[in-house]
Amino acid sequence: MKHTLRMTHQREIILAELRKSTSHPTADELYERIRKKLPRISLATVYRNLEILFEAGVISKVEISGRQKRFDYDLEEHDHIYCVKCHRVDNINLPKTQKIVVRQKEQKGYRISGCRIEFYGICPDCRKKQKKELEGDNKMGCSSCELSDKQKEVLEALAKSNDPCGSKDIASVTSLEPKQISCQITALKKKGYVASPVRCKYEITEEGKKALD
Amino acid sequence: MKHTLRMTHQREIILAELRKSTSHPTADELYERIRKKLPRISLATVYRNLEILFEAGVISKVEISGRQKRFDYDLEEHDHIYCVKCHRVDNINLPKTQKIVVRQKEQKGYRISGCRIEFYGICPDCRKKQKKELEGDNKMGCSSCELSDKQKEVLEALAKSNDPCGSKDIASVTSLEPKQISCQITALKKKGYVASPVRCKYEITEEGKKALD
DNA sequence: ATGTACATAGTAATTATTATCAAGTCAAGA
DNA sequence: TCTTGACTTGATAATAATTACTATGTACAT
Ligand SMILES: [Mn+2]
Ligand SMILES: [Mn+2]
Ligand SMILES: [Zn+2]
Ligand SMILES: [Zn+2]
Repeated sequence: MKHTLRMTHQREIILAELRKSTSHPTADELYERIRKKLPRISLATVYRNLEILFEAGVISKVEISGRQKRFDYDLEEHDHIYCVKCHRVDNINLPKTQKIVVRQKEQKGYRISGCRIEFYGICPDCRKKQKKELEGDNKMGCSSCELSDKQKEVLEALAKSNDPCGSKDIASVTSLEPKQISCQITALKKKGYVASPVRCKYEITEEGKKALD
Repeated sequence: MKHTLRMTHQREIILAELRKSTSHPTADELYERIRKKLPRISLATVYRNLEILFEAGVISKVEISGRQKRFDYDLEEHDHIYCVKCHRVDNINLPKTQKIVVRQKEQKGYRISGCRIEFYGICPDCRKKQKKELEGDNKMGCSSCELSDKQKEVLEALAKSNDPCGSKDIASVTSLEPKQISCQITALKKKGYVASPVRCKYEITEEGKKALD
């Protein structure tokens, strides 16, 4: 079927960039790096070539559970560990005594062709961050995304009040119907912009004030 | 944060359906089954609850590399094997001698929290299919997807001719420019609808004729 | 009984990847 | 040298899986 695998400029650069990396980059991480040298390259070209190079046995693929595919210049069989927080992937060395020998070639009627071992945990960087958060008691919402118009309205209402408010208080100073308030409050709490000092009373957090600027 | 986990009807049904399954179903597989009992349930509800039940430690998740998440009612720690052809997932029993002991709690600064072992291979069903294909010498293109308008035009042109045609011949009886022909031919060959008996001459295959109906 | 927190259905948005296609490049052969 | 076709690319559309949003609905503690 395929006779020749041309070594195009794009392909060379992709391969070179992967060789330089020790971080098991994803297709789009590589794309961002390569763009600096080949500003006109397409993301599809990066995906396409990584797949072709993998099929040709030139590079290897690291399929870490249920997320982006990562690529590895290293063809030697080895295992990986990834961070459940930031999804970074590193090599890991298993002592020989722990290596699994796939002696059984069949089980449950399967013809077994391989085995993947992956460890997971929290990487050094994320451990540091965790410690800081604990010290600072800074529970900074994970997703500090943009506010919707309604969320903004509720948050502004809370900002104006000096005491914790119930949802009726909020309804009276906004254009929103009482029914809709709790939805918005829930979303705002998730983002860490609103806290509930006592049941059914809400107040704006420092984070929330910052978000309004 | 979360005080109560309500047991709604939807949640009950989802849990019951998962308990019945031994197949590590995906969210949408469960959705299809549950629809029969709760026709108004939303796919988002299934996703949401599977995630909530997993977070609550009631069920477990099987994240097989780079594909759909699957769920498991079985909370015991055990390993899996999956089919690279049809993506089916089964439990696998490792002899104790092969179990990895995560004795080292740290490596490369990681705080290790676990390890996943997954085998892969070809399941009994797919092995049978493979054999049949080999016998019948039926190389049926893998992706027998729909034809684009241009592909259809080229294929119809080939169908009318009794002898193999070059791309000029095709261009003369279609609305397509000569340049575009080769692209379409390539795609059609991939699908197994066109064959090249001699260099630069093409003819329609039996598969191709079927595809035109 | 009521008010609040939690849930749901329906839908939009997002993320990661693959497919399509016109146009470009290249190398082998007439 | 000219043609031809295989291979490749960039741009963009399409797909697949999952998550986010929001109005509305419901369970449950008081
Ligand atoms: Mn590696
Ligand atoms: Mn299982
Ligand atoms: Zn990390
Ligand atoms: Zn299979």
